[in-house]
Amino acid sequence: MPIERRALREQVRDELLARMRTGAVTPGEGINEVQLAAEIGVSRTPLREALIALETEGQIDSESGKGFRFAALSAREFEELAPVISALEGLAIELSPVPEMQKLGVRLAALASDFDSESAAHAMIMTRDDEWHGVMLGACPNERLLALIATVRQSFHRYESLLVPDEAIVSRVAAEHAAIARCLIDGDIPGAREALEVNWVNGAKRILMQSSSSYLTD
Amino acid sequence: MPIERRALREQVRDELLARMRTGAVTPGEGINEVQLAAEIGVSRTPLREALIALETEGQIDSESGKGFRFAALSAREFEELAPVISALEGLAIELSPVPEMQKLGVRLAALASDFDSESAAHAMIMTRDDEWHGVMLGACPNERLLALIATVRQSFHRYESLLVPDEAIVSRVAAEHAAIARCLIDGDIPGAREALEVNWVNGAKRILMQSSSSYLTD
DNA sequence: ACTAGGAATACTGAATACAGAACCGCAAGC
DNA sequence: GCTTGCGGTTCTGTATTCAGTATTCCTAGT
Repeated sequence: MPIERRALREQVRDELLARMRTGAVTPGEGINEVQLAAEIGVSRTPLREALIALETEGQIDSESGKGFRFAALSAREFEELAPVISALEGLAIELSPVPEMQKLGVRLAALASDFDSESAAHAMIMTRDDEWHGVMLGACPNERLLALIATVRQSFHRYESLLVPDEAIVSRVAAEHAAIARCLIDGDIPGAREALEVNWVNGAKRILMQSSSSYLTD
Repeated sequence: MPIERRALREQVRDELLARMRTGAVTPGEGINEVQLAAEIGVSRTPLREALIALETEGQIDSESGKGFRFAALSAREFEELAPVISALEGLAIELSPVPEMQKLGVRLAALASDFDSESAAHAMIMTRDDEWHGVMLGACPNERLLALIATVRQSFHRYESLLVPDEAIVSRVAAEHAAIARCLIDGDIPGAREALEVNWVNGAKRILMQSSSSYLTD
């Protein structure tokens, strides 16, 4: 078996992302490097390297002389992210060969109905949604685009994880997924893109509506 | 005057980008940290921090145990970047209020004709093009999108800087800029988006065609 | 002569140590 | 009473040091 040998900073990065997603840290909170490093069980160096990586991804802010802080959640940014992901994933669809997409469409439809029948916990929703979009992007040959999508999606996920208040959304997401899958099967790329856009923008709106008094700043 | 106090890693990052753009380093070249740190005049730590930041931006690769290396230039990636930028900037236009864009359109048209009349050196082309796109994005309220565009543009610029072989392209770029500006003035957003896409994709193709035996790998 | 093995070297990755800047509190002066 | 200057403390930002690992070169054996 290929034993995993990843750089420490990568593991720290994942740990930080996990903490941000689970709400173990409060958005906007300042970071004490020695303390956090001790908690995680590494020294300051790999922690700082992970922080810097996350900073360039937009998940963490820093100010010279004041150190790092977990990025605050703003309704504004959340709304900004939706059209960006939508556009990027739409482009990914457009760049994918149509026959491939039609094949994938079948799998996507199946996944969408699975999704529907499931009484889903929060974590499960996220995992399923990830899986679904992962399949959808499977035929896109543009590596760079996929990398971009991954990072933007991660930012978006943080909001979802912390704000999504109930499971009522599942059926609706499933419906939207099904719609997209249907378009893809038919080879109707513009239709799929439109459905995708609706999916994302509606998703963001929905979440914002339902977000009870929370971490949101503006 | 507000005296500049930037983190050292930011300055190092800029220096590295400058070296990559001017061709002072060869793409794909491995990086000796102590040597490079000495050259730049800082210690290894801020250099590594800059390297990690650039790595998450996709400008530098790293492999555990083998250290960092300047990202290789591939025709494939270059072609991949064009539609991404095109989609992102197109989205930015769409998100900008139409009246604002019409106002900006006038300035853009003026800049485009300036561009045309100028016998431009390479550096000047880049600066002008940057300026032009900067103005075009001036009315977009989506901060996150703008940040994304900036990083992707930087990747693209590296290719342009190293591959653009002659100045014949100027007039053509100017023509395309003018076309976009015209659409914007008319409030014809779809037209502008299409012109933009043509601008980017043609730009990439053009550069690739003319790139004499160079750093490109695949 | 060519290959395999091992030692030496060089470089990365991580930890620690140090210097310097930014906040907090308190006291003194206006 | 409010402001302003000073001192201490805490934390960041940078340098230095250490350990672990990959690579290379040399030697010995087939």
